[in-house]
This record gives sequence, C-alpha cells and structure tokens, in this order.
Amino acid sequence: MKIHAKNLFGKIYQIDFLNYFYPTMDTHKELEDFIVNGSKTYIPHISLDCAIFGYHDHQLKILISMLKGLDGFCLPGGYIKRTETLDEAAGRIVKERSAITGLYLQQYKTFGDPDRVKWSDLDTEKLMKLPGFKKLKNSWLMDQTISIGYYAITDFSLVKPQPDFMSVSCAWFDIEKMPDLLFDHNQMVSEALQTLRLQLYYYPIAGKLLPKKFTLTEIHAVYETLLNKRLDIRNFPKKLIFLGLINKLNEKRNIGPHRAPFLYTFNNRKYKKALELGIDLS
Amino acid sequence: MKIHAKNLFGKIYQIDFLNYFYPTMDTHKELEDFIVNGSKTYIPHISLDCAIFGYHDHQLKILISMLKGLDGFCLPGGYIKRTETLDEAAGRIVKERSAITGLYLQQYKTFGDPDRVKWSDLDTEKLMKLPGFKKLKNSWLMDQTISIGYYAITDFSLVKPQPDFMSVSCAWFDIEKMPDLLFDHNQMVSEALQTLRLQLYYYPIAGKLLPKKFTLTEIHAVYETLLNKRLDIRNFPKKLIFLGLINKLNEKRNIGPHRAPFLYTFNNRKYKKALELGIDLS
DNA sequence: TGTCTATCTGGTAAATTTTACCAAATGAAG
DNA sequence: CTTCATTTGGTAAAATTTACCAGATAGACA
Repeated sequence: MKIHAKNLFGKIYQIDFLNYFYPTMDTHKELEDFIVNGSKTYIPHISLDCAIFGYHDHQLKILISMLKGLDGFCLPGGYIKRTETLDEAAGRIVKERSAITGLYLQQYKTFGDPDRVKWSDLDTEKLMKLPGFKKLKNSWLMDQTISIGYYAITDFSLVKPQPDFMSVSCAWFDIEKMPDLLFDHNQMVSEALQTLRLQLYYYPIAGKLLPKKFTLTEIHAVYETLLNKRLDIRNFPKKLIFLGLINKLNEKRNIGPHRAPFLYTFNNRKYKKALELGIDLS
Repeated sequence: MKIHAKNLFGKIYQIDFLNYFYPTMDTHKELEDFIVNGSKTYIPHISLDCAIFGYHDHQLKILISMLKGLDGFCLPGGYIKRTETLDEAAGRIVKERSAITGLYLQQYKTFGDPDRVKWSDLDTEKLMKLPGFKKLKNSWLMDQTISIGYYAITDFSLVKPQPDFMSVSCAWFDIEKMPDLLFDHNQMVSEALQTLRLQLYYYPIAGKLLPKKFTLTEIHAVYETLLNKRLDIRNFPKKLIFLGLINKLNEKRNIGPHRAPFLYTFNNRKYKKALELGIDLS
C-alpha cells in the first residue's frame, strides 16, 4: 500500500504502509457504537496522545497512525475510561491502536489551546458519508478537547505495530522523515522528544532499548542516537560502569574480524532504583 | 475568624483566618448561574488547581482556600474557559480565587485517578440546602473530573489573598502546618513542591521572591529555605556571580551593628535567557 | 603461522569544577 | 577605640570531567 504524504517542510513523498487495515462490517458497528455511546464509558473533552519513539541500530523512529476518515497522520491517541487511571489509559490506548504492550509510558504535558484542533483539518460532511460515521455530527466527539501527552521508547525491531478498528494504519517513521501531523501533534512530538532527552540524563530509560546482554559500543550508540550528539567513546561507558549501573560479564560477542567486545547487563537493583530516584548521567 | 482544622497527621488545631468572606445575595445568584449554565462557558470534566508557594524571610508558605459549602481546605482551583489557553486559565483562576496577579505559573502534572475526588468528602444533600446550591444535583459539576496541576512561587508579604464568590476564605499557611486537604490535593502539593525544587536548579525562579536589589545573604536564604537544605555560604553566591546571573551594585544596605553587605540585582538579559533555556545551579 | 586491520579497552595526564574553610574587612554599638 | 557579628576575598585540596594514547584482541588473509 502506497500513500502520499507531505513532510514538515511541505515536500510531498511516497510512503510504503505495511500495516494497512481493511475495515470490515464488524468494525463499522463498533465504530458507530463508540460514536453514539462512547461518553458513557469514556470521559468526554479529554483525550490522551502518545509519542512512541523506537530505536534500533543507530536509528530513531516514531510510531504514527492514520485514523479512519482523517486525511492525514497523527499520534496514536484515544479517550480515557471512567474507571481507569491516566497511566492505565495510556497503556490501553497504545495497545488498542498499535498492539504494542509493556511500554514504560511517561506523562509529560497536557495540551489545551482552544485552537489546538484545527477543525478545518476535518471535513465532517465527508466523514459522515463513510460507513460507521453517520452519527458523528453533534456527538460527544465533536466538542472541544484537551489532550494529555505521554511518551515512551522501545526497540522498534521487536514490535510490529498492528492497527485496530479506529486506525487505518500504523507504522514506524524515521524521525527525520516524519510527515506533517494533524492538529497540534507536531508540537506534541517536539516537546516529547525534548522531555525524553532531558530525562535520559536522569533516568536510565535506555535499558528498554537493549537486549539483556549488550556491548559498551551498543549502549554508547543508543545514547548518541537519542540525544543526537557525540559522547566520548571511552568516558561515557566508563561512567556507567563507575555508577554501577551496568555489570561486566565474562562473555564476549563475535563481531567478525575485530576484537570481540565484552558483554554487559544492567545492574537490576541499581537500574530500578535509578528509574525511581533519578541519577545524573550528564 | 477562628477555624478548627486538622493537619496531615490528624492533629486538630485552630487557625486564624484573616480573610473570611461573607457571602451576599449577589454571590448566591452568581453561584447558581455558574452551576446551571457554567458548562456553556467552561469545559466540563476538567479542572485546574494551583499550588502557590509563598516565601518570605526564611519561611515557606502555601496558599490554601476554603470553598463555599465544603467542610475542608483545598488548593485554589477552577474550570477552563472554552476560549482560553491552559496558562491563561491558570492565571485567571488564581486571580479570581485569591486576587493575586502576575504569577509565573508552571504546569507540572495532570491528575486523573478515577478516585481522586472522594465523594464521601462531599455531602451533596447538605450542600443543596445552602443558598445558591439548590440545583447542584445532576449538574455538570457532579461528573468525574481530571485536574491539571500548576504551581507558582511568590513573595507572600507582598500579596494579600482575597477570596471571591466561590471561596469562603483564602490564606497563607506555613508549609509545615498545612492542614489536611480534600480530594487528592495533598498529593498535588507534594508533587508540586518536588517539581519546584527540581526546577530551582535549572530555572532562576527565585528572582520572583526578592526585591530589585538584594544581598547575597538574602538570595542564599531563599535557596536554602525553598530547597530545605544547607548550601555553602561562600560558594553558592559565588556561583551566581560567576554565571553572570547577578550583578554587584555600588551600594550597601544598613543592617545594624554589622558590616554592611553590598547590594546585587539580577542580570536581566541572562536571567530571562536562563528562565527560557535553563541553567545549571546544582 | 604470521601479518594486517579495525575495533575494543585500560590507563593517565590535563583541565575544570566543586568543596571546604581561613582570615581580613567592615560598620555600628558600647 | 575596642568589641562583635557579619560579610567577603581568597586559596588549597578534593573530586570530576575531558581528552586521548597505546596496547590488546579476533578474525581475515597470505
């Protein structure tokens, strides 16, 4: 499935969408029920959007979804159930939109500008002609909404996003090639990335991006890619060791015609403590 | 006006409320209109609560209000107008509840646990017998609400809080003697203070707490009180000077029978830049 | 089996920052 | 003019960060 998209600078280019979703009758029913009765289950006027970053082998990507009926891209998002906490809602929403589970999701900011949703981005008349959408007008979904922003980071090679009944598709984009997003979602991504980079210095969230056993070069690359800056190849890993955050193993990895590097693991006790209390890696 | 309150450890003690507010007929009308028609002006399901810290002369206080009809204390809070940004709403709400203006308000977290408002804290039957409250039941105010937390810091000696038509009273409390608050407001205060202390290292928000011209001892005391820890009396001010954040003046202040200290001012350019970009004071 | 190459890693010197704290300067009171 | 509490210039020691050299190493290849 090929889709034309434009990036932040207005340039149009083609995207290959692997996870295109073909709606069925069942999903139309589900959608209509959501539009008509959703406000019994969900709290109106508040949504929750997640900026999910994916790292693998020097690349930083972001999970973007395309919602049914919307001509454009946005962050995977949804509404909060009346019975769940915000953190629970974030986890459920990501799971529903993308089938990704087990993320370490972090609330970072709530967005509430009155013009954050440009209604000109939405063609309600056109939408209502689509199956499942005919009762959209005057529904609870059409009122002003404030959105709570969450972010997470994961290894994108390990998770294949799968769209659900609300999403047409869902895929990883190179952070540099992210298309222009609807509403205020460009700003959400930019502020999420800023927060991620700050928190990286205090919380060892990079642990989520590496296999159980990894080399110093690998963890060094994670930090360089996420922060988008160079870190001294000797001093940075030494600091991690000095802080006791990682432990050297008595194993090596075969990397072809070069010296085999030692493997390391996170020191689980220190790692968990640092996730809670923070630590200074700067 | 004396009020009995209990602190976080359950101990009951007496509080002298200077700013007690005597409701008039007008305010009852205003209140009823707010209950019946408020959701036309305000976004339902979302409130905004402000933890306003006040510093003066080695003391740290917090602004607590008592809302009409509620038997207990809470943070000054309110609802967001459909036409304003969150930051604007925060400013307006503080102004309405306490008559304080010009604060540097900072969003820090959104609270949304389904049980954050303990309904047992509210006696609706009793409330509805109070003037202005009779249409409360089934109103937009009785549905589940998520709250956006803001904090600010100011010099409490310069501002006399004044309650409005929603508040019965409004006063500064010593942070150590803060009474137990309704709903999840204890947690809000604790997380606001934690954020304030963290941000203090990166943003020179203490500038809001000092007169135009101040001594090194004064700015040193501000930081020690806010952080609740000791900072070296020589090295800390020296760092501020080294960073160029403050400038020495050619004036001294008379402090009785001791050596007269020099006065300093904030370097406005550096100060504003640091407020925006951050700076490391740790 | 020895050489080559690219990478990994122990180590260390230099630069910078932080910490600790001495002692002189000061201004008014007695 | 002495006394006292406080302010402030200065500096030595400790700790941390930065820069980077050079030896170790594993497989490829002759």
